[in-house]
Amino acid sequence: MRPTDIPKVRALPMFANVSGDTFSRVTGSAYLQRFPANTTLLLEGDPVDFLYVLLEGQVELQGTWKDKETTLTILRPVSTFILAAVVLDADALMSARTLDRCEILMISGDAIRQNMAEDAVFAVAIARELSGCYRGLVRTIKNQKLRGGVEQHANYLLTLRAKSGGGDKVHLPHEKRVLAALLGMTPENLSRAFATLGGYGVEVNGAEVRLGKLRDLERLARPDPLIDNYAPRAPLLAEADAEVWSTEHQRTGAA
Amino acid sequence: MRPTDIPKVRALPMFANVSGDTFSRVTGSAYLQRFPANTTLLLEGDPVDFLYVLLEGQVELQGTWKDKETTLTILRPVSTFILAAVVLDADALMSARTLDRCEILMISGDAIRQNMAEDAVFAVAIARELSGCYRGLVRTIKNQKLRGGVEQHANYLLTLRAKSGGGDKVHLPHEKRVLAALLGMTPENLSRAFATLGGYGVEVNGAEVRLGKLRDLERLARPDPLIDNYAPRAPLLAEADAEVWSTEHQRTGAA
DNA sequence: CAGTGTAGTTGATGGAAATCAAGAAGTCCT
DNA sequence: AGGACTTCTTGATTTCCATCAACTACACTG
Repeated sequence: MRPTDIPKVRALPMFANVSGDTFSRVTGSAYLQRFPANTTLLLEGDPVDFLYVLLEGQVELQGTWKDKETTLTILRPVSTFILAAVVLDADALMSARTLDRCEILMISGDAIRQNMAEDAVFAVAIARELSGCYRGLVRTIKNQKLRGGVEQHANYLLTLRAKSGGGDKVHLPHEKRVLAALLGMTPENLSRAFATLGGYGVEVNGAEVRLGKLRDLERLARPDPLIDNYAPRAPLLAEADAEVWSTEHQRTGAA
Repeated sequence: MRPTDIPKVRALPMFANVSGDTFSRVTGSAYLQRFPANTTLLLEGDPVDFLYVLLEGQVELQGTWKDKETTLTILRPVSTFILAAVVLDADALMSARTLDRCEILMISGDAIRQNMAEDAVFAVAIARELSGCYRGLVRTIKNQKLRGGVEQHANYLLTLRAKSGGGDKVHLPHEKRVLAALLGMTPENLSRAFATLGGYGVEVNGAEVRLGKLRDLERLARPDPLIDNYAPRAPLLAEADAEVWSTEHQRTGAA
């Protein structure tokens, strides 16, 4: 199957309203690649030649400094990443690593930049995508700086609930140690955070979590539309807005 | 003087390579406005009708949650802000407040969006600007999550030095309490951080700081091009990349 | 000039989270 | 089934930072 034939690619917000011509030119030289788990796709500081589109699996974006490491976000399909670096033809500020086996479409950065210059519709779509990514990061920073660990975690669970349609059961999409990294805490403290939330009706059983006293949990978490993105199907905390696009997929972008 | 006649506006990266026609259409209905100090220009959650261009004074972008407040960045001329919200025609995620008396150019959001759709060159320039803003936030998050208070502060001083051309004296551009907020700490702890840095040759005298033992300070700070933006004249930590634009001004953007 | 207010510093204390250490439960392998 | 490995949890300790409180220096004001 050629990349241009993959419907989820065509359905990406960055191709919304874009002509078939431009779409083919952009994706014409793209190729689909499979990666095993724990593969580094891109190291921070590397030049970026491709826009990555995650079609299957999970990818972690991380930054390091002085042998410390932090997880910026975890992507799930369908998401694009390192768009900003592609647009500027700059070096990556974050590393990208597969968590699972992944299926990834790689689109030539040159093709992106060239077609932006020639097609205003496409350029606008990219600008909107970037705006969403930017706002996702603003949310992340507010979440980080304004909330304590337990509050962040409570909001994470509520966001997860909202995205899965709103029952009282929620399924954790990552291992707990990965989740801890995502929330910016140690696995130990995530464990303790779960324990604390027990007092608010949260019952954990492996990856299955029941939110027993929603009201109590919400009073603790105080979810805020200007921090938490309850928009339809956006994958995670650090994700792009889905405010504008009501199309059918998840979104992201980075570096 | 009409907005279109202000050279610093025309020199903004978002107008680089843009035709005079588009430039006039975008800025034609813009107007210049003066604000006193401590004026809230925009409250988080508000719809955003204008792109703001800061020509004089300082503006703080902040976020709040549950009567806590955090400073996301402090802007200095010439900077644009809330570009992302304008592009998406969305509500602001941060509040904007003047710190000084300010002179601000307000450009119609509609005009921006419409001209993006009609002029690919302009749309590309906006996309590049957004990419720079995005990368600025990535840097901010890495700085936040990977470094402790003293390390952040040391790097702040070094960045300041680099931007002022590199002598051993540095002038703090903000009051210390504002600086503390910017670095995400309390004024008390900034004071203590300065005291600690005394051991690394840092001598403070009001707003004047001497970096006596650069080598020592650098060994502590470990500046990193993937976090700190030493690029020419970019104003502050949280600022956009200046990697691509070598034109003559400072850059920013937000929300 | 006294009087008020704000910025900045310094010290003492408390709380949140990282770290260190150990143990429990589960998975994969042969 | 046994053994090695990993994840997750729990407890004890340390580190970092916020908070509270007191005090200094300086500017502005009547």
